[in-house]
Amino acid sequence: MAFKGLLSISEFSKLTDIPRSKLIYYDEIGLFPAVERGENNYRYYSLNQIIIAGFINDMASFGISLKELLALKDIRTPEMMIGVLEKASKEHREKIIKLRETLSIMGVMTDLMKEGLKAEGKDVEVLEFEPHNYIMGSENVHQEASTFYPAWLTFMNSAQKAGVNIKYPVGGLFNDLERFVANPNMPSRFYFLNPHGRDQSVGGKWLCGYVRSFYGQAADDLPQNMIAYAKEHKLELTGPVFNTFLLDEISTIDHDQYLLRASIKIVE
Amino acid sequence: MAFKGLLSISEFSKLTDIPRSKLIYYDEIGLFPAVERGENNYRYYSLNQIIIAGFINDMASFGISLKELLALKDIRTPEMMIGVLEKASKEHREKIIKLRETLSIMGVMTDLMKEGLKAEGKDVEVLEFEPHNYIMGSENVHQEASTFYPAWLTFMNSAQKAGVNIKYPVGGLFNDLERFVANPNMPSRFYFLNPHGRDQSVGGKWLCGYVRSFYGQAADDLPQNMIAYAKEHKLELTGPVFNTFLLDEISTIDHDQYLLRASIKIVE
DNA sequence: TTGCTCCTCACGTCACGTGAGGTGGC
DNA sequence: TTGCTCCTCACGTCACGTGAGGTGGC
Repeated sequence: MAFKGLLSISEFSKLTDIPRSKLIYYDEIGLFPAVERGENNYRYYSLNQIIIAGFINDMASFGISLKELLALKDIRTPEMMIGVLEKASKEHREKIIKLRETLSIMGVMTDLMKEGLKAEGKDVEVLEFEPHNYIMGSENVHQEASTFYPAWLTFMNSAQKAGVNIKYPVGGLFNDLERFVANPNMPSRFYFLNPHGRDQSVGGKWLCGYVRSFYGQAADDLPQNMIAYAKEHKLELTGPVFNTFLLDEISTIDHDQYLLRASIKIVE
Repeated sequence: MAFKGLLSISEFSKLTDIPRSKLIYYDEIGLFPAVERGENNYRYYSLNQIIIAGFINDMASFGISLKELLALKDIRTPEMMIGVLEKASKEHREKIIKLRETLSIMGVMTDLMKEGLKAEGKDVEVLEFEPHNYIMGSENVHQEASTFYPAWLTFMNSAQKAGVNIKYPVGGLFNDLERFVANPNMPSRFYFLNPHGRDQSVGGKWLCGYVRSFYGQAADDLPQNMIAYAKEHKLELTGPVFNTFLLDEISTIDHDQYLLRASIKIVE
């Protein structure tokens, strides 16, 4: 008997990188049957099955249910398959966008943590920053502590309604220095640390103060420490003030050990 | 009681776009517990849980097991999390590359099908082609029918060994016109229709002949038909000759109705 | 009382993975 | 005979989804 280009299940499994058990399962449910059974009931696959096996495996691994793929099996026409492939392509492109977004979020988180590690043990220091992008919320935090959480919720809700990705870290912004000094726990508004946002902070020298605390509970002497440092080093400060958590629930278990950084622009 | 920024499970579910049942499950296995239980045993989530919920959900949806995520829960430190995020980022980038490859394969398939639909009912015609890229196998198909499948298998095996993606459609190339005329089923070598390949065909006018057949079973009068057409229209032909299946198992159920196109460069 | 949201089991399911026990040719 | 690859059940499992039956405040 001449070699007809048939492969055993293990050979086919190795060539396509699809587990044997998966091939058996796909055969059982009729989604992708072996092209032939030997006298010993062995499964045999043909070389031209490689492409379709790869296709099915890829579609399944990217979330298309086997039921949907099974439905395709009996009604394959070029016209239908063009439609299917174009739909799948669209979903693939959306998935790439989602992956890129998550990559971007992870990048922001990693940067914050690295800055957090560098800042550990420090009190107040001057840092050189590149301009950063943000998505700003509208001004909505008032001066009483009781409005902090409702304002945050409003911020999150309206962001979601606007179709904004709310999985980026959130910070608080004080419109001016006075507000920060008056109460370092009550920012004027919230913002997302989203590098694709349109709002931008200026680059240059910033005065940074650190404190370990839970949300909305910055140590009240942080502004005084920063202002004292500025006086001592003859720095002129100007608002706005950014509050950012460098270490938060992502990287720290103990709530009270979150690391907050307040940063104020130095007039140069 | 002041509003402490706590949300019911349904509110939290809507805000984060994570199904309620998923939140309950993550709570049960201890992966992502509600921050508080009410007197009525209701689950309450805090606003700052949104980011970590998004993080866990994204990681899970991109294939990281809940067991791994659970292991992270109790040993979170900035240093560890930076490592975790950088590993996840690497995996995300690899996934993007895989998605792009599959997109590329689907694009090739769609193009072939569209050309197949256009060609339907046609016999021989002249087409204008852009240059195309391929990954060529080495010359390994001999003149006896019995060597066709072993040669194909060798081609696939060595491609896989070389780390080439073998899920792209495969075609056959005849080094020269004589070889195609002598036996249109026995190409000199195989190739992948991989648009990232380094081998390139020239653009310009090509003579295309079509026939419905199974692999390696082109109707034997295809070369004669094409040569007759060339004579009639005073076209000078030159090798190589490309055999491509425009419609195959991806789009057609009946094996004998696969649509093969042979294309030969016209000297201009 | 009616509606609404929440709760806890219990069970189902989807897409496999993992043996256990047996066959069949060199 | 030993090794090797293959087979078919049967059962396990992972990550949920889906009711069923019940609670508790306006």
